[in-house]
Amino acid sequence: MTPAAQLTAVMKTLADPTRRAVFERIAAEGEVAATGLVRGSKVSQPAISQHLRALRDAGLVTERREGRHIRYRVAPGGLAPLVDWLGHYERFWRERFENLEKLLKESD
Amino acid sequence: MTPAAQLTAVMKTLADPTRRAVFERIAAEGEVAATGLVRGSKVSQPAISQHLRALRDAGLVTERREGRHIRYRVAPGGLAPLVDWLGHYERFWRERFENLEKLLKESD
DNA sequence: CAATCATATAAGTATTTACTTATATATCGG
DNA sequence: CCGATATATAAGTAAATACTTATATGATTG
Repeated sequence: MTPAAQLTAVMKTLADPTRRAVFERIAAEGEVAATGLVRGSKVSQPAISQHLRALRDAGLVTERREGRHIRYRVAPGGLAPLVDWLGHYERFWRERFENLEKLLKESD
Repeated sequence: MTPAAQLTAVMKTLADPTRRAVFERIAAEGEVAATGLVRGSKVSQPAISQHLRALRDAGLVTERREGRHIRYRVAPGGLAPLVDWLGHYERFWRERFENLEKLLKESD
């Protein structure tokens, strides 16, 4: 897959609010099984399963079977296409990013 | 519009390769009229016009009428929702970002 | 004003998408 | 092996999307 196609996949995958919420919960919890994600979600188990597949296909999460459960984690380089792309447009957000950096540091 | 909805709009808008290419050309050229974008594009003039509207609605570009032409620029804060969101997942790409930073500095 | 150039809108369409319910597969405990 | 639990797949569907052609609007020039 070409880098542009990778970026498209990542963006398309995260553009859906339901699926992005799944990603955010995985990130927040570190590692979580599909069951955990189904609970506290508005959509059905198959819907979650489909979203997880999409996230995996986009390289955004990894899975690890543990008994009956499959535990999901954020994939290390998954956001890289997005970060790299934004890097090219640094001049449009550099200032904002520096403010953000400061904020993050202050909240430590 | 809620911040999450803004982010969704930005992601959805940039997820389409054709539309993202339009954004990238505007960014590259600094300021460019719709005509210029139609030339060198695979799609029709109405398609470009629709993409420009989407980009404007997402807050990603601004327009400025100049005679018959409408010139487009990248909007200053347009990428902010994306940058801010990525900020929350800093730990997943911080290392990569530092490499990128170094690369960008070296290419100066 | 008439002709022309730049852009937008209308209307239609094929494709994609995000969901649903129903069912299949896989793993475990007794 | 059986029943229960965890996840995936199948099939169908309503809505969204990215395009097209045709036409309208807006601005400039002769």
